[in-house]
Amino acid sequence: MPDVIWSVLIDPHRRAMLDLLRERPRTVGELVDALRLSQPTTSKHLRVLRDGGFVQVARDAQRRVYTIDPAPLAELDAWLAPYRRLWNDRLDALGRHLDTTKEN
Amino acid sequence: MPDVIWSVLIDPHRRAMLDLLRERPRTVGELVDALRLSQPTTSKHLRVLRDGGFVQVARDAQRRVYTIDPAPLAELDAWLAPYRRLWNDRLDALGRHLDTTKEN
DNA sequence: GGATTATATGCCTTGACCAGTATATGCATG
DNA sequence: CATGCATATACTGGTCAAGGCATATAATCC
Repeated sequence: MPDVIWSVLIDPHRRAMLDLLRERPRTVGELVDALRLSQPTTSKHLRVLRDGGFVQVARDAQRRVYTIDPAPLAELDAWLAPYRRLWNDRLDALGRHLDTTKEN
Repeated sequence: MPDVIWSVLIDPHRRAMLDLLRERPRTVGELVDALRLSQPTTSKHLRVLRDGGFVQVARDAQRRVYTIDPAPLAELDAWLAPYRRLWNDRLDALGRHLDTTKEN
């Protein structure tokens, strides 16, 4: 699990960007408007997302259109996988308990 | 999605602690040995994990036994959920493609 | 109860990150 | 080709977190 995945995701603005890009690709200007950040700050966050492999860029004249790339998030999902049984076990036990008590 | 979840998980030592505590509960001393960290540093990381709700403590004489609490990780899993379809769609498409080509 | 073991906290320094301002780059259009 | 629009980078100041060392707290044992 590379540290860079976490260092990218720790920033709330970058997570907000991913939330927006999950819906559809957007230009830098759209993101600036949506996030109420300055344009340079937005561009810097996009740089971090790019370097981390979370987004890809396409040119459209002067505009740059950013698209989400889910690969690093899939890695995060894989990291989380072995923990998942910890709460699934609990829920299973709860479910069994409820099923059992319902029979009475 | 509270920021504290991310700020806890960004540190590699804390993630290593969670990996260890996923197997079984451990004392502070065991974690110090396993992580090759100083005892104060280890205690400080455990404080952060405690405050974030990632672990729980039980007293055993002078020892403190730490146990993992998966609740915040379940929250992380929930945050990840809407993104999951991004790579599932890709895999589904790949799967359909393979199924189709196999028929020829 | 004094020494020892196990753990927690305080203080300090260092390094990283974020946001703002200014500036640079690059495309487009009259 | 000069001007304007869209985006990227450089530089800077302020904030915060991590680790080291010293010390405090608390339980045990002789």
